[in-house]
Amino acid sequence: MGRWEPNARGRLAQAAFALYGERGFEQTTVAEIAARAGLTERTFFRHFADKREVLFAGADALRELLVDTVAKAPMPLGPIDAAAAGLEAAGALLQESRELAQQRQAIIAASAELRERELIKLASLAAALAEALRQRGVRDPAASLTAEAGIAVFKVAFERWVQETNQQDFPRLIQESLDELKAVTAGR
Amino acid sequence: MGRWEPNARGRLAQAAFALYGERGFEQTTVAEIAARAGLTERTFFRHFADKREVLFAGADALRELLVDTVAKAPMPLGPIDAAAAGLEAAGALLQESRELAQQRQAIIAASAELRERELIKLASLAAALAEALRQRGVRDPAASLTAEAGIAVFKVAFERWVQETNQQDFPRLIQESLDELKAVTAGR
DNA sequence: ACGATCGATGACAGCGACTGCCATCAGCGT
DNA sequence: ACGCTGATGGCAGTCGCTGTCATCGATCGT
Repeated sequence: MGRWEPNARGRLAQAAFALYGERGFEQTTVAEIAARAGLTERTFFRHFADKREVLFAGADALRELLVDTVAKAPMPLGPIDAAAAGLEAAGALLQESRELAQQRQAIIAASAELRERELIKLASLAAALAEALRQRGVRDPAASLTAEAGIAVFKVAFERWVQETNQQDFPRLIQESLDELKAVTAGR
Repeated sequence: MGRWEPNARGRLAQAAFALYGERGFEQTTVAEIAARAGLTERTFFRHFADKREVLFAGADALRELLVDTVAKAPMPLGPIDAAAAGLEAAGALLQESRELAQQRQAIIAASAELRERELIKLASLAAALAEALRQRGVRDPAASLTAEAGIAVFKVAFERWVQETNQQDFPRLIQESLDELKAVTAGR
């Protein structure tokens, strides 16, 4: 048996998630989170860079999945379709824990600070996607543009997926949103 | 003659801009900014919501111009073209002070915190654009999608405009980027 | 088995962003 | 002249976050 209870990071994340949900992000102090996890404020900051980062711990895995899927997409696929494949894979991953994603999104939507953090995570996703496209031989500005547009599609589809009461298929929503974008850019 | 020197807000903004440029955003304290402007820290926060907001004072005017231009665009124009008209107008406004925009962008690029703030301003621009499109009768998700894609085009064009040494026409870059997006979404 | 080392944590001081509250004081209207 | 207003100063306080050092089981080498 260890000197400390195991999984400190997990306990901190769980405590933070619960408190953000109960009182809201701004009304929760890091000291309170740490106390609920049976730890100290200092230890919280050893596990998470800041108070917001707790909610975005899974972002790296999502980015890796996105990049890998784009890299492994069959070469005949054009830029948007390769991007779409990656985004659908990411969507499928999120879909595995829809309940959690909804609660998380409710917390984020209630705080401007958290929305800022979410946007920079999405921008990081866009940058990674653009790089993955460049690896496929797509040149700039097409690569950046496709990546940004892809993330835009993802954002819109995600919003719909989270809001809908009847449980829709997320990858399908991504596909539909992309089709809609294609229609709009084609001038209707 | 007034009790205080005039244009406190302007002096604060100028002092902040100069110090952010010299030492960087994180290495500058609000107390230093206030001191250079001949005021106190407390007064800084009466004029600006926070330390970052100084650099985004003009965002409201940009949004208004965007929305107005979209609203006044001739009705035969489809969603993307109406959006493009608005974005080009916004681009033209920024172009009036290219030097300033470049310095500002250099400061922002050097700070993660400032990049976050910039992204939420762009998101706010996207939301306003989507609303303006809805006012033109465009339905969701087409309105949101067009708005997000439009902002994506704007971001890419802005980046190119700021980086280029040879002074390019910003509205023209927006048009070119939009054409590129159209090509990509059409499957090349 | 024993001592050196390590790694996760606690304890504490300190900085800087931001807020609330009250005081100050020139100008302005009555 | 008098009181009100509005911009500012001053000050205390909270909270996010960091640097530093101490603590003490666990583990490794011998």
